[in-house]
Amino acid sequence: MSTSAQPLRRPMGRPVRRNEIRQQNETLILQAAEKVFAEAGFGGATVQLIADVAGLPKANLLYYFASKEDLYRRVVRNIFEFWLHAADSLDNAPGPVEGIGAYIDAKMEISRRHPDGSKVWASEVMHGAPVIQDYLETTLREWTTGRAALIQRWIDEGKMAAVNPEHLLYMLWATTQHYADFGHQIETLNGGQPLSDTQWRAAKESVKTMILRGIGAI
Amino acid sequence: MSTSAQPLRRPMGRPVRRNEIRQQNETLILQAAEKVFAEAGFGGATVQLIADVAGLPKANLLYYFASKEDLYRRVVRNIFEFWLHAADSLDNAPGPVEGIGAYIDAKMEISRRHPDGSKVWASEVMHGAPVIQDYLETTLREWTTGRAALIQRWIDEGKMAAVNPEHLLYMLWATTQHYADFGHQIETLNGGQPLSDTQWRAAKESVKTMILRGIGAI
DNA sequence: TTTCCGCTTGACCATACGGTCAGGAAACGA
DNA sequence: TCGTTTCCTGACCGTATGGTCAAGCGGAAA
Repeated sequence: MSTSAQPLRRPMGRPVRRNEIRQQNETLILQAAEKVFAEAGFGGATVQLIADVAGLPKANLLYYFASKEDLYRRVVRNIFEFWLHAADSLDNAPGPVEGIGAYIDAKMEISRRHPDGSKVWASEVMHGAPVIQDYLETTLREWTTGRAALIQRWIDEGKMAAVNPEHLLYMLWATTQHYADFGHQIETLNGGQPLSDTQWRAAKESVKTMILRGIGAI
Repeated sequence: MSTSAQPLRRPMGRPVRRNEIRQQNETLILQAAEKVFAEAGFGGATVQLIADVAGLPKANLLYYFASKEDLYRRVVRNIFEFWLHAADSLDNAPGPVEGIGAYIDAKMEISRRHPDGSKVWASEVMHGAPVIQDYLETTLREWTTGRAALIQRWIDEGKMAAVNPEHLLYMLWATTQHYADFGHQIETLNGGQPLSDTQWRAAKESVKTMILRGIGAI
């Protein structure tokens, strides 16, 4: 486990007003948990380590969250909501070039800024979605159906080639998330260095160009 | 953990010749381990469960493999070798349509037939490649450099558009492995049913068409 | 000042886990 | 047949983990 034990430490001047304490500690713990779950997986993570990263005693953490599983559940659901919101880029776009282009930009930015969340999500799904299954069957299914219909509309309007909308969505998810989930591999192949600003721009452009051309939109 | 405790059971008529016993039990254990590690991650997997799946007492498993970590190491390295071999499809191809087309076919077939291996690999890399780092830095780096050069050659020969070879490789890996690593999500979105033969064919064709068109090869 | 109630925490507990070991069974070579 | 090597396994052990608890702390409301 490479996570430094340096506590994240409470944001500067600590407001001690009762209401804020709960709010503040919960987000502190959730951040620490996301990091540790991403690095070690659910099974490999320990409550003690999460507490260390959050800079709190373990018993205090378990005062806010009833159990490790409860905490994990909260982390996963937060990520899910976050992603769903970030996906609005697809809507309200006149066509695939703008819509899918913006979606790729947004997803790549998330992979860059929140790789931990992406990893936790990937881990959850890979292990059969034990805690998020209901969301997959309801919210995600609706979301997917809606966007597939949108893509189909674009196809019918002659704005892009007749590709299978579902498989296009899978390709979008796969390609963009790869930069987070397999970031370590990419970093290693990049000479051990994280992608630079320039390289991230190039990555975004590569992905956008290949996919937009791949669906006959440019 | 959904893994049934039904032992994989020794392949029919047990040849009890000494030489074969070791060989046979080792592969039996490795298969069970791949399955359990894929479903639970390294941290979530237990030696006891692997032993149950293999249909052997825990102590017997630890007779063949010195430790859980040792067993995991063997599993990961096996997968790595397997994949590297399967990637020869790219070579000896006259151009991107044949080479990359065959590579996508091969990778999709692996995702379909060996999803567990893919998941273990993804998990390993996501957690920072603790046991396979040296291979990433040597074998994988060389492999990648070589194939990037091959792709560059095709570009220079005007057989495809001038895309960034590395990012093309990432897209190939991401898209094909997605069907294994996120198979559960895809299955859920498919009405809870695994992809049928027909659907797998459609998936392959979708991926091939989008990517080959995306790189200007068709 | 007193009371209340949410916050904090060190000490503690039961369990599950990875790993060991000693002794027996089974195959092999002579 | 006998000795040797490999295979097999129940019982056991130390440790780490998730979780509990009871006692204290400190704003805030009366």
